[in-house]
Amino acid sequence: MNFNHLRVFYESARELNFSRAAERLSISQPAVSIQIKQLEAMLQVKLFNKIGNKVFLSGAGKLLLEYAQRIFELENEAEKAINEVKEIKKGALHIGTTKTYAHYLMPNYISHFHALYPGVSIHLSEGSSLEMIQSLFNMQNELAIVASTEYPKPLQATAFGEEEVLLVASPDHILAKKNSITMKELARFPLVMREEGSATRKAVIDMFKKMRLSPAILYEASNLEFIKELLERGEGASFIVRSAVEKELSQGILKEIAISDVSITMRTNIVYVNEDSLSRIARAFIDMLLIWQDE
Amino acid sequence: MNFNHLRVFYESARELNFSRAAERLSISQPAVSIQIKQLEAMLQVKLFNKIGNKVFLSGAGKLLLEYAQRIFELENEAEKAINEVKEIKKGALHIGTTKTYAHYLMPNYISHFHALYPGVSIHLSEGSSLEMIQSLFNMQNELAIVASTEYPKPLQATAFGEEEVLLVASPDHILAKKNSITMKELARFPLVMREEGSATRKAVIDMFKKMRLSPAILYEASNLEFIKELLERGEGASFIVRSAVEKELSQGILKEIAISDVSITMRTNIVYVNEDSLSRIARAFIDMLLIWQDE
DNA sequence: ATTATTCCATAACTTTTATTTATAGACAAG
DNA sequence: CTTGTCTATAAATAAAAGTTATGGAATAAT
Repeated sequence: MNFNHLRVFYESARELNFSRAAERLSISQPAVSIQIKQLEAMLQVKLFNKIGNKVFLSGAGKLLLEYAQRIFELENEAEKAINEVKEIKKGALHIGTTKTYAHYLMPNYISHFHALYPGVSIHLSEGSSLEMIQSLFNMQNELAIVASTEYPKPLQATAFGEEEVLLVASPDHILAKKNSITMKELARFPLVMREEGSATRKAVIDMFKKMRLSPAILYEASNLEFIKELLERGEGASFIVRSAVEKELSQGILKEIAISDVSITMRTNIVYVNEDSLSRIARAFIDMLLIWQDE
Repeated sequence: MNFNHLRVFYESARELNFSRAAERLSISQPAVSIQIKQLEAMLQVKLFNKIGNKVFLSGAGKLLLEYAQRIFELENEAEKAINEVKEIKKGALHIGTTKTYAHYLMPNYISHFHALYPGVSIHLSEGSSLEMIQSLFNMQNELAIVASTEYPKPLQATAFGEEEVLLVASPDHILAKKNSITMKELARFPLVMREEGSATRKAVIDMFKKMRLSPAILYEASNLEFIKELLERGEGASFIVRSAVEKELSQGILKEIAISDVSITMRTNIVYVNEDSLSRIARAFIDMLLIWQDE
């Protein structure tokens, strides 16, 4: 069926007057006559009966009108729904992050975003940086928030905010007694380290390398909670991004040990396939991140 | 929204491959690309994301696909429904008749028609010949089955079958003793007559007039059942169409009195506004009447 | 790794479809 | 019986959809 014909039929059937239907459609009356004649020819059914000057719907016409009504209702609904997506009143955003970000960084951002766009549901998935990058390619996620700084070729990334990586330990730990410490001194103290592949670990090791040092490793663990548990018991010191230990610092459970000669930071990157193909929601999320990083 | 665009989008979204969508639509691939580009421009939303060689639906695209699905389902349903009307598998026929026909003539025809087209519902309305003719103009009825022989100008009519108008009386009535009677003799016997406006009355009176006679009237009544009641009690004789007294004749409650010099008949007419605007159902009904009249 | 193949985008051109203007004819109402 | 209101038709025009040809990017195959 030709929906152009159907739309002309629909208005004509509602008005039962071709001239007025033409006005509503902003076309000329002969256009209406022709379109309806064509539709009747296509369907091989008379849709209107004309008696004298008046137009009536035939049985088939009445039937078709019901369907036309439902079809154009759906059309309106669809346009409304699309507009809501455009205005970010509705929709979904799939973000992939690493564990640390998911736990300590994202909650704030997400609740802030939710306040701005209450109709949008955010789906957060966790995994390694590599997995999250992969998830961009198969469209499972639209954004990946990771710390690594190099990505496969077609990907694009935006840096937002800088995370301090703090040296922390129990207030009872020997290091906590010192006012500050140099990297060289630190190299003598065994550290608790994140697992291989962790961005934090990479940042720390890189910094040691840069100073032509190498750290002593007490334990290696992938679970951040577990590491904090160890530290609280006085078992060594570790580098952790500030946002992940903010609570423990303010509670006095852990203490920051100032490093006098360097400061380790990590850039957070929001990665996506292509700037141009970002949804409005994703764009809004990125915008929010960029504005919020300064606060 | 442009439904041409939507149809192209629909196939593309199902295939997630523009070239295959083009095949399904029997158009070239560039046509698909262009149509989708236009739709995206109209809606101001990206519907597809392209990553390398692969095509994915965007959030808005997924949303639109759902609506498109429902719209094209409705389209199919509509076409199916229209076809059922075309094949007279479904539909309604509104017929207007006079009381006598409705009671004695139509039941047979209608049950026969129903056997042929079980999906069609027949709506029978009763009224005077004039009212039924009126009902054609305001489209309340599509067909009128009446006996009158002249109609307002745009109407068309088909005669079908001929109804004998019989002189009947109780077997105990004086006239019933005679083997036959002439009109001239009959003019002396007071008759029970149908009301003014009745087609039967008109046929009888016309016949008397033609013979330069005028009948004696005993009673006048509009209700045929009432007239038969009177006759059965021996109160006079009356002219009644055969089909309306067939039962009483076979039961011997009433008796036909042969008229030797004339026979009164009434043509039944099926009247409609215009041959060309008749629905297939109405046409089928007329066809059935014309075939059935010979049996 | 180089080649072949798949797939979408773009441009210029053609065909098809929709629409317009002009006009006529049928009714209906004053 | 004339005037205004409708729809139908024809010829011409405008708009939309579609085509062919071609390029480039990405994947798959040799």
